[in-house]
Amino acid sequence: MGNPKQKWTAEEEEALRAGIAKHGTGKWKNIQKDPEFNHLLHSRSNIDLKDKWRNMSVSANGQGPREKSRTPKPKCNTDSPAIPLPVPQAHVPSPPVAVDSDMQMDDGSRCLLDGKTASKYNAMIYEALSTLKDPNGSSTSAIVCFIEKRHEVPQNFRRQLTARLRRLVAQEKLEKVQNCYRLRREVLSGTKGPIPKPKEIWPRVSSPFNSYLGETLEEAAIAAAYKVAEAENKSFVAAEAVKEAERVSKMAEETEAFLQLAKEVHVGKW
DNA sequence: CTTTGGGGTATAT
DNA sequence: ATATACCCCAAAG
Repeated sequence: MGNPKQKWTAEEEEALRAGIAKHGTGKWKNIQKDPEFNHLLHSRSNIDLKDKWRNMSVSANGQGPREKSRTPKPKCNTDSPAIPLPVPQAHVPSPPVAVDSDMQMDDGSRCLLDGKTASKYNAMIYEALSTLKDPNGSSTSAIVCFIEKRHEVPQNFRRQLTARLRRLVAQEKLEKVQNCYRLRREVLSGTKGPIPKPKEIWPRVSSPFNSYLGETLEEAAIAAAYKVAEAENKSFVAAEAVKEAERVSKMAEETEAFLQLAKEVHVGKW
């Protein structure tokens, strides 16, 4: 009934993010009241902000639309962990703290995803897209499918993936057409060729693990190479200080992804 | 009262 | 179907 449902506009999302960056996550009321954003968020309540944040960034915690613990849907149960639970490595080691003492990451990126996890997912996305070179891009389902075949993936992965995809698209790293995503090629060549250090980045991988890695390894390398190129590219931009730390964060994220990839390549598989 | 974390549902694609 | 907006509830501050 009186809810035609109005999608959040980019302006609003931006305001929300800016607000979060400014006040921190959770200060919804504060953000909403901030004269700086009030003109855009006047129609939204703190709850709306919270929900919106949950829906957008969060897409990291629910299976389908959102975890439906309800309706257990017994269906024979019998948990036969042929495909064990996700539990992708334990990030955030049990020992509290240790690293990342600065809790200042409310930049609208993770918060719910550890940088590690996010990076990993990004890496997977790149891997998938690099491998399924779909001229027209791959659909979310295809990507999920692909990734599920190689990595153990949490049930809620789809959600996280779409969130990542969105961000990547927003950053213009991916192109989205309809429901498909494809890598965005940046013709960085041409014109001046400062070429940011194309030195060897890989410690030469000579592991016997190439058994099943083979292509994957190459693809991963390619994806990682992109990552590096983009990261360096980004650092130039960052050097000019576009304005946000978001870029920097992103860069860090990508760099991490690259490092992670390198690690995987090097060790084969943890 | 605000924050926070969920559940539930409606609606848009 | 899936993603997203929005509502509602209850606990903890």
